[in-house]
Amino acid sequence: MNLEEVARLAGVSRSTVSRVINEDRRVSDDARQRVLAVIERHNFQPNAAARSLATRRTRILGLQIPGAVSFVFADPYFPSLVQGVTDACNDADYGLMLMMEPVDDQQSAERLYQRVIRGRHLDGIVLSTAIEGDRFIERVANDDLPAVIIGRHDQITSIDVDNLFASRDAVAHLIWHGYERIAHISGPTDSRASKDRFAGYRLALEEAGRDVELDLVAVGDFTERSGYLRMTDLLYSRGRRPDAVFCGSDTMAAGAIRAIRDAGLQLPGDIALIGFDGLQRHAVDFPNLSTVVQPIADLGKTAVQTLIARVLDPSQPVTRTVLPTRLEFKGSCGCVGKTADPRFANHNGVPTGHDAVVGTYAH
Amino acid sequence: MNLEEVARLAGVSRSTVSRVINEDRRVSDDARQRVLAVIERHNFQPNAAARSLATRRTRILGLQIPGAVSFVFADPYFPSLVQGVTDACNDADYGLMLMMEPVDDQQSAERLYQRVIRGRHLDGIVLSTAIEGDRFIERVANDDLPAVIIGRHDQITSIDVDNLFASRDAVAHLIWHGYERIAHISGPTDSRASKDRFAGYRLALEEAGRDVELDLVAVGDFTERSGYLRMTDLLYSRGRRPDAVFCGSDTMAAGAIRAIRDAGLQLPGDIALIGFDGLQRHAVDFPNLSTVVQPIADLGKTAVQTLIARVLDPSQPVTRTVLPTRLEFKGSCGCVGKTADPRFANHNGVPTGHDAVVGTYAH
DNA sequence: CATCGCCGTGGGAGCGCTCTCACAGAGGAG
DNA sequence: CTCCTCTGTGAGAGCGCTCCCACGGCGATG
Repeated sequence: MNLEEVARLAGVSRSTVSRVINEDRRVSDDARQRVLAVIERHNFQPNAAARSLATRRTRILGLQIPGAVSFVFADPYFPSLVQGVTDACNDADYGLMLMMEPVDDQQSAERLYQRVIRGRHLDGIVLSTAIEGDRFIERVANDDLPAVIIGRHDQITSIDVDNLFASRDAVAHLIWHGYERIAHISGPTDSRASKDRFAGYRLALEEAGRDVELDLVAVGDFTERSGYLRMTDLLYSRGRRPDAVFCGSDTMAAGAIRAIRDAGLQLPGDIALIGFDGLQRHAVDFPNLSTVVQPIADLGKTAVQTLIARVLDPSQPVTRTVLPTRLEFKGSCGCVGKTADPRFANHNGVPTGHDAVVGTYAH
Repeated sequence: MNLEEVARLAGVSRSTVSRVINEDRRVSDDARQRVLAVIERHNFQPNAAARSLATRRTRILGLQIPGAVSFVFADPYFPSLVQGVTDACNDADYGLMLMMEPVDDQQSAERLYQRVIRGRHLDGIVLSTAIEGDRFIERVANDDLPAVIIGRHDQITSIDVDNLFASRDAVAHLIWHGYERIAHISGPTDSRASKDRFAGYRLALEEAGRDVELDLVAVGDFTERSGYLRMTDLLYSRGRRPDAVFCGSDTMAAGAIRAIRDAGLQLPGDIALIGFDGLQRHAVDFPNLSTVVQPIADLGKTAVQTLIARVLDPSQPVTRTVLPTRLEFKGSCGCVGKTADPRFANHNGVPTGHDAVVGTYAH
C-alpha cells in the first residue's frame, strides 16, 4: 500500500493524497474526505524512508549518552533526563535514537558515529554530557549536525542550570546557619558541572571571608558508594570533623548520610548536609534531605524543543539557556521545613535577586 | 556527495561503487582501490534513507519500554537491559530507537505506534515487558513486524529465564536450611515474571509437603519502598513473624533488609532472605545479599541477536529461549559464602539436574 | 466581454540508493 | 575457429515520497 494506490482508490492523484497527509489546505473538502476514508480503511501510513529521502529530514533525533553504565545509570539522573527527552520527542512526533557509545572500543564507536551521524540518520542530536574534551562532542561540534548540549559548552547551543550560583547559594545558606567547617564532596573533576559546583562552594566561602581548606574537600564520582567512602574519609581520616557538607549530587549525599549514620552521628545535629539534584528516588529513602533541585526532566524537554527549532531553522545562532534551580529545605541543612534565611525570603527556595541569570542568551 | 559523484571521481559507474560499499567481491582490485580512495578522501557515507527505500530495511531496531518511569527506572533492572541491548546493536551495526510509551495519553501512544511501527521505521522490535494484556504488545504480536519479547509469551519469540524453577530452587534452599515460616514479597500481579516466581515459591513449599499461607505472602511493586513497607507488614501486622523471606526482586529485597534492620533484627540470624536479579548496584550496599542471579544484560543481548536473525529470515518459527540463572550464596540465606546444600553440589549455585531446561525451543 | 488572479488538481522530476539485466572481453572446450 | 562460460562493468528501472510547475475552471475586475 502506497500513495499511488490510495490515490487510485480515492479517485484522485498522488499529489492530492500527499497534500491531505501533509495537511496542505489547498484540497477540496470532497477530495479530502474521500482520501481520509481510504487511508482510514486501509490503515495507511506513509513510508518513512521514502519521506526522508524526499524531504531530507528523518524526524529522528539522537540522544548521546556516555558509554559506561556504571557511571550512567548508577545515578537516577539519566533516567529522569531520558524521560524528559522521550516525552518531548513524543509530543513533537519525533523518534529518538539512543547512542550509547561503546566503551573501550574506539573502532566500534567510530562505526556507530559514521553510520548514524554521517549516514544522515538523524535530524539532530542531544548531547547529555559536558565532559571536557569528550571526543564525540567535539566531533559533533565540528560536523554540521544540529546539536544541543545539556551542560555548559562554548560552541554548542546549551541548556543548563547555573551550577555555580546554585551551589554558592546552597553553601551560603549553610554559612547563614552558622556552620564553621563546611566540607564539599564533588563529582568527577572532568565534569563541567562538578567544577562549577565546586566553584560555587568556593565563591560562597570567599564571600564570607573564608578560604577553601583542602582538608574539607573530597572528590567522588557521583556514585552512592563514593559518597559513603568520601564521607567516611572526611569523618575519620582528615583533620577536625566538618559540621556541614555540601554534596555534588543527591546520590553521593545518600551515601554520605549512610556514612554519617554508621558513624553514630545525628543529621543535622552533628553534621548538616545539602545535596544537589532533587531526585525523587532519594526523597523516598531520605525524606529530610535538603537539596538544590534542578529540573532534570525539563532540561531534557527544553533541549529537545530547542533542538527541533534548530533543525527547522539551522541558521539560528548558538544560544545558552539557563533553567532555574530551587533550594529545598527539608531538614538536613538545619532548617525544619522552611527557612528564615533572608536570602530566600521572597520565594520558597528561590534566592532573591538571581532571576536575571535564568533565561536564554545569544552566545 | 553521493554515489554518483564518488563514481565520477573514481572513474567508474555508480553500480561499481555500490558493489564496493556492499562488499560484493565481483569488483576488480584496481577499481576497488580507486573507489575506496575516493570514499576515504571525502569521508563518504551512503545516505541511510535512500538505502532503506531501496532495500526495504532500515537497520534500526526498536526497544519498547513501558511508560511509567517511576516503575521503570526505579529498578536498575532496566538500565542493565538497555546496556545489553545497545551493546548488541552496536556490535551488529544496528541503530536503536527507544519507544517509551507515553503514560496516560492514549492518543499520543497511538501516534507513536502509527508513525514508527506502521511507517516502517524499524526492522524489528524488542519488547521489554511481559505485562499481561499489554495493548502495545498484543498489537505488535498481530502486526507483521519481527519482534522478540523478554519474558514469557505464547505468540512471540521470547527470551527468558526460568522464573518458576529458579524460584523453586531458591525457596527449596531456604527449606533445606530449616526455616519454617518462609514469606514471599512478590512483584506486581500483572507481571508474568511475578506470577512465575510466586508459582515457584508455592511449588517448593508443596514439594516439601507444606501449603502457602496467606499470612506470609505480600504483594509489592518492585520498588525499594514497597519492599520496605511489605516487610514491615510481615513483621508487625500479620500472624507470627516469618523466619525467612524470598523477595521477587533485589530492589525490594533492599527495602526489606532496611525494614529488618530498622526492626532491630539480625540477618540472617532472625530472618533469612533471598532476592532475585543479582543487580550490581545492590551488591555494593548489601554485600551479603543471597540472590538468584539472572543474566539481565545477556537477556537484552540475546534478544537483539535473535531478533536480527528473524529480521534476516522472517520465516523462522516462534521460539522460546531460556537463559540460565544461578543462586548466589552470600550469607543472607544462612550460608556463609558457600553452601552444603546437596542440590547445588555440582556447580556453584547452579542446581543439579536442571540444565535441560535451559536452551532454545520451538514453540 | 476579455483579462486577470486564484484555487484545486495532476504530471513529472528527483531524492540516493540497490538490483536486475545486458554486454564486452578473456579464456577454455569442442 | 566457433561456441560457451565466466568475470567485471554499466545502464536503467524502481523504491515511495515531496515539490515544482502547468493547466483548466471559476468569480472578480475593468
